[in-house]
Amino acid sequence: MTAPGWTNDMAAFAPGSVPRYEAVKQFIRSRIESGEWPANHRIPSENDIVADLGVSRMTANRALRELASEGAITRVQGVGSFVAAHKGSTALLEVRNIADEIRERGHRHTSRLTLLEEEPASPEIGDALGVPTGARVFHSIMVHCEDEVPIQIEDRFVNPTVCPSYMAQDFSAITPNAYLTLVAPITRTEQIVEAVSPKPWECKLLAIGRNEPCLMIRRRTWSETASVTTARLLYPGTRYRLEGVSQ
Amino acid sequence: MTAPGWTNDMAAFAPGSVPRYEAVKQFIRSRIESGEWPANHRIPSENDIVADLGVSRMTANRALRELASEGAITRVQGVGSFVAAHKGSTALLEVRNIADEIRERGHRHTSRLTLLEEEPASPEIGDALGVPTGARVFHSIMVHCEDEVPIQIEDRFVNPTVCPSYMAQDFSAITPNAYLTLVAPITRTEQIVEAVSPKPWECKLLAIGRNEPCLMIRRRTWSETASVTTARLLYPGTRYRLEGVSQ
DNA sequence: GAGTGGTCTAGACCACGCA
DNA sequence: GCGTGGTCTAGACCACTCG
Repeated sequence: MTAPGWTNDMAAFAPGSVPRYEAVKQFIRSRIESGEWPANHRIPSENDIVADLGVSRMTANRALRELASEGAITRVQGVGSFVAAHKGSTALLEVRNIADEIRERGHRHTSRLTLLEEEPASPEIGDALGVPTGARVFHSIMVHCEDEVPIQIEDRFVNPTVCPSYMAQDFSAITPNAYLTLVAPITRTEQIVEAVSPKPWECKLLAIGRNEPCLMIRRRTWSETASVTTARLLYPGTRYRLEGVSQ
Repeated sequence: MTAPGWTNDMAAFAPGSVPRYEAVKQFIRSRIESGEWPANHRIPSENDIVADLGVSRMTANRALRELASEGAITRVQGVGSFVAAHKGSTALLEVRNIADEIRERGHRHTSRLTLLEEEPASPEIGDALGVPTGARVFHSIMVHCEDEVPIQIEDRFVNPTVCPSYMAQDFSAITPNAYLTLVAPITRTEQIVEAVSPKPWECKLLAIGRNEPCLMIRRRTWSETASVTTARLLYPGTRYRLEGVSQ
């Protein structure tokens, strides 16, 4: 279903140093990146590739399947394969567990529990946790330090239905994050990152000035269909940043 | 190389509704998640799976290969496959192209070019672009608006070796990001997200107050081995946030 | 019914790490 | 030399879409 002569350079597909499925992937990627095959353009079928590039169908299939899982193309059974509309230009940032992150930098992680209580859910919190307004929920506030310097305020609400044992934990031994992950494996995470001005009580806990900008991550996590916890993580802008590499 | 009897339930691996490679993946995943196979535990080899689960080696290979690409296991040629140490607890944030993002919200994207010139690289910029200090580099500053409201300052330096035609573009028609992606396909992106206080000239361009915190993304991108561009993207904290869902 | 992708097999050759 | 993963093939059956 492709115009004849869509390739006239097949040398790279002979057995050699680079795997043949990889050569096929590169061949298709280069057509997409050069603009020769624009978004939604139909890609040669597996059988076209078999015939034109001289590889087996399993090899063609692997190349297309991997391109699809990478988001470069979309495939529809019975129809064909097409250049994905979305394009690249998206990159990913990894958001990690604060305690692991500090330890991996070779520093010491300590934390201080500022509040641990059971309280009625506000409308916002009830909504975030999927419980009625006024229902009892657990609330903890901690400060995490890297080599004794405050680096994060963790203001967290927990759904007691999912984790009834939350209040009984020793959070100097295990972080709320780690404990909740043990009790209810995370299946979904929603995160929002913003720059905000800290409130006076937050400045005090973080030992920063009134006008110092902070990074705020609001995180909600689910286990299966149940909402487990919602947290506000506040970092001083001068002491913390998110880093990420995509390849 | 596995203790005999590591499975006594093979019914699920007969041809059926769920693909056999998927059944094999689930089988292994469940052993890992239950803790039966802890971190670094050796996983049955492809040949073990062929013998014990009654699938072909290609099917066993696909199951293990996909588990490896998902990060659940690690594989070493000539040695074996092992449960990955890493574990979950990391989540991802997607950082998108500003123009696409605005358009997908159904709003109008406009931009204004504030500066476009060739200048000698400072030590920092030279380092970021992989060119000597003092070498000529391209420098552009733009303001991106969503429905006429300023939402991002894009302060960008470009390596002229990789993209010599940069200065000749009409950036009201194509964003620098989109143009650079066309000219030099991105193979690597490094990003750093911080909360910062804006400088006076930035407040003016964004039409915000002096003490309003801003989200700053510093982004460097590579094409193959060449550093293409480095950019500072500055967003008013009240008008922009990064959102992401991981599943 | 023809074309598409989705899966699966049996067998093969190779590069690698280790004893 | 043996077991490991890495790749590749030729051929097969299936489910799906569309004319």
